[in-house]
Amino acid sequence: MRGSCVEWERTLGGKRPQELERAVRGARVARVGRRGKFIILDLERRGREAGCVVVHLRMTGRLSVEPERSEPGPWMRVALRLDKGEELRFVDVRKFGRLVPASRPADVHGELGPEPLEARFSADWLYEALRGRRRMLKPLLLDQRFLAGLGNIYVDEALHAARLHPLRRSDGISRAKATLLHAVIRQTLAEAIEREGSSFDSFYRTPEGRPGSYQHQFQVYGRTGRPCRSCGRAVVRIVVSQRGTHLCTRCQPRPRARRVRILPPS
DNA sequence: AGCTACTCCTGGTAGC
DNA sequence: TGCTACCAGGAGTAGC
Repeated sequence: MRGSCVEWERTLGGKRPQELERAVRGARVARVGRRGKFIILDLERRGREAGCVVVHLRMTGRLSVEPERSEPGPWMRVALRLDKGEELRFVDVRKFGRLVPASRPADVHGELGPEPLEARFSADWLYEALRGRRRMLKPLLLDQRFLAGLGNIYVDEALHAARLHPLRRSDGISRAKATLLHAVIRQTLAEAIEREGSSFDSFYRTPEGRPGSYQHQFQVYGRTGRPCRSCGRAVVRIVVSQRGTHLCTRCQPRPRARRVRILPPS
């Protein structure tokens, strides 16, 4: 790479433009990988490892390779100048995305849970991991340290498919339910990938600019007030740990309220 | 340990 | 029509 151009410094997640410049100038991208929601560009110089650039698109971020001379548009935050007059552009309307130079990916993303589509994520692992925590299912499944890669949409869809209420506590889940949840998480993600993601507004696009089509498969997400596709009852929206959460109260019955002993006045 | 509240941002939209 | 106020989202942080 020939260098970098930073239009919005906070995209660098605390690093300075000079650090990005030093990281990429004269380096080549040896491979492009992914861990959870992070995209990882491994860099090398003269055949030797030379750190990485870690990208998180958050909601509205996009990466694309464009001719350097083309119009970057108002939302370009960072560009990495490639050979042959091209550049890798990070475009992000809402400025939540990150593009960070680092020695190792973990310096940016920290500890992450298993990949849902890899073998380490097994039904047995999920059952034991759920039992080992005492958290509500929704925030637990959104926690990237627990499981890497699920976001708000796919947690709501997976919990509906597993007929589990988002407020259910993780340590009360039966082995059968954990096995079902494991299967539907994989199925939900695999199908969403197959359909190139969910595009419910103009921001979400593939790198080629096409919208995904998984939004047409939504069972509950964004369907507040509309009938559940399984049973017909109106989908409900609640807020759980600051996240909009969609569910069917018939298909996903509320957790049994724990019995509270009322103490007599002393 | 695990919860809530707050922050970062801006385009879209609901309500007037 | 044009204005304002609020909402959506992932993840980091602070406080309890």
